[in-house]
Amino acid sequence: MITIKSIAKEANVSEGTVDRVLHDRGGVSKKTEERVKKILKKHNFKVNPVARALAMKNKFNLLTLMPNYDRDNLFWKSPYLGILEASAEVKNYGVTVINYFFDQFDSDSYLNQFEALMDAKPSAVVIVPTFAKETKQIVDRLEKLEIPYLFFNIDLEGFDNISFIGQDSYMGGYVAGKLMHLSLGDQTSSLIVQSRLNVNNYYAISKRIEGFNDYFKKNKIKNECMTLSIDNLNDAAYTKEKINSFLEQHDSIKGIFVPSSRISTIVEAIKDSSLKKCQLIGFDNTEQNIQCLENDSVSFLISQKPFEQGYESIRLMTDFLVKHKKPADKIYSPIDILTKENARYNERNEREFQHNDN
Amino acid sequence: MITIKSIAKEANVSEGTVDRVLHDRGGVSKKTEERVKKILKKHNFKVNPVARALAMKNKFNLLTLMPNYDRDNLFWKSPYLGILEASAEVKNYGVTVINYFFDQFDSDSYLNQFEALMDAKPSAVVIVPTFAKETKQIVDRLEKLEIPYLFFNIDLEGFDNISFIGQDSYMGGYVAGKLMHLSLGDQTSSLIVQSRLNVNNYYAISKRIEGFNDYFKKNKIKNECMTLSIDNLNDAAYTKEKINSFLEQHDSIKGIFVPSSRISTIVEAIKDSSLKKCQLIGFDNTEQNIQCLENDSVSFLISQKPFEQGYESIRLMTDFLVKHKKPADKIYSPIDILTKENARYNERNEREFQHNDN
DNA sequence: AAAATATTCGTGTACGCACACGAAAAATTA
DNA sequence: TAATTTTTCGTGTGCGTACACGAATATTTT
Repeated sequence: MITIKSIAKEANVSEGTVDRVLHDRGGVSKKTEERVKKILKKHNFKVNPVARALAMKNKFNLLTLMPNYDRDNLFWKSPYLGILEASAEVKNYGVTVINYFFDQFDSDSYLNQFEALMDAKPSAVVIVPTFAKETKQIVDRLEKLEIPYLFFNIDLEGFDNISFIGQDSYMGGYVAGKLMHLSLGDQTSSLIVQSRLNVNNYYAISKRIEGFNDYFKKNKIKNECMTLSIDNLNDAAYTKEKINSFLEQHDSIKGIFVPSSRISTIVEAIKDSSLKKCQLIGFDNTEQNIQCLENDSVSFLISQKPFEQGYESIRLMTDFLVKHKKPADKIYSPIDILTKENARYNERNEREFQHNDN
Repeated sequence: MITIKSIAKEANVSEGTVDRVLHDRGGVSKKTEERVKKILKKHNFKVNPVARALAMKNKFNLLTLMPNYDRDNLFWKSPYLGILEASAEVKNYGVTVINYFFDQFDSDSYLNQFEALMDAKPSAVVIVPTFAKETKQIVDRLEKLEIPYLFFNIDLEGFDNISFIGQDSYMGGYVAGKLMHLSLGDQTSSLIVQSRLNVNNYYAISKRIEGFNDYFKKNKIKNECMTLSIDNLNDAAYTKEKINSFLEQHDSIKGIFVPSSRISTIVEAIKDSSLKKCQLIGFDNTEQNIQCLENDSVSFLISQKPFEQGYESIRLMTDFLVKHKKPADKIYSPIDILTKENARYNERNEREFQHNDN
């Protein structure tokens, strides 16, 4: 095994000197620096991250900024669990992870939580950049302090983030279109149900809709497609009234596409008779959504491995901090097609381990 | 942070003593052992695996026994890449991984490679238990030496393996049935194409067929289903002749189900006219198979994340060796539904990293 | 040329754990 | 009670790296 010590011996210098050239600490003459570097390259030396982690002990403060989850919006639970799992693993690498949560419908809480986060002196930050304009402010401050940051789940363009981890929204919608076509056959009509409150991650939602429509366009399939916007999905009575009256007026509708994670809310609102008549397709494997699959009210869900998104965000940022590995610019999550049958096999929210110590 | 040292101080003993009770090394009086254990539990002490790895340096020999891959059988490349990736990660934990490959059609090579493996004195073994009877012999010897072993991809029952990682074959076939139904509608007929040479992992194949048929039975859908067995899929001319003449004789066939990873072979054999008429569904995301998706000759592939299977096998066994974590008895892989559109998003054969060191 | 400063580099300690060696304490024997 | 054996436990070193401290060497100033 090639170690700093062995390199030092070969170069006729001390371990300290090798360390200095390895980390560009300066204080080494050109001549010896060259010599050491050559030997380093010759042996393709890589520092042992285990030893490094032990020696550096708790030097990194990895902070996250993401939406909280509640009964109505369970989606963000999965990435959080992924983050927790990864946190435990990277702890021994001297990386401490602390999570900051904001209300995904309130940009002020986004900024407030960011302030709290900055007070904690982050070494690196993982963000769900829910609000475009506010993210610009945030990022400016991070860049001024040279704090690396990574986006996950929402893909804002034009920033200097280390990487993005999440789904290709356009293609997600495109696949949804294909499934709708498959379920309904040629020549039919479907409805897209949106929430007006989704101004925040509007980018992803609109990309999905674009992909959905493009599937029919590109494959030259006739699909009369309507759109219904609902102001507040959390108001059950209102939603119910709105959607059912729409469906009654448009009897030809055979498919309903919900480009957000809220399809279970829609299912609860729709009358049974309409529900039986329609094929529903939505996004994300929240518990409620999966139950809709299982009781046959929803035909397909498109999922994106949210647990893995959280998990990988932490792992990648840790690798960046500890091993100086820069991940790819964009890492796309799978576009998983979930049905009643395969849904339960798709997601594992936690690795099921039994501890044997004691 | 709670360390062995802090535990030792609290218990008024030396670090060595704490180490002794931690690892049941003996040589500690009942009284002090109790005392130390109580303090250990009180703080929920867990050894720092990083420090442990550093101190133990290269103590574990993790050996794998799996089929090799070639041009005709590319399936086993993915798990191998997963194993390679994991190997690099666990190296610094003092785990050395060495792979032994056998010919999946030759049980003798299975046993021979196992002998070679045993000569290398394994600390633990990861096996693709391709041959049932021979695996019994192998396992007997492993158990005698108390060497832990883990199965992946093929789920042989009745053994004392640490865990199994792979797909639920029955449910994979079941989902294939559903997709076939979706593609063909009610009242149709389909063909199952098997290879006679698949005696080895016959178990998985037959389970898939069972699931496929059960989908139609359980949902009371009429599907006239025929079966065609082909002796040697590697003989292209023979396969061509056999399958095309069968299709001509049975003009009603609209769907073809290939419960192995060889659907691309079938595609090459079938005449274009028949190909256009039929919906094909197969298994596994080999490069050839994905190309068949992309040129529209295959409608769906069912995939099982083979890369992750290999990767996780090594990670889990490493956790077992290093951290004494015992994984769940069975860890089922996802049943991924691949189409032309989402296939390329599904699998990442390697984490795309750019090394920044030097 | 001596003194002062700047540059270059070696040494030592810590990180948390595993394990070998041998010392102290307890139990046994003479 | 002294000598011997056995049990119990403390000390020290190494794993590979990071980093602080200060020593040796080279360079500049007077």
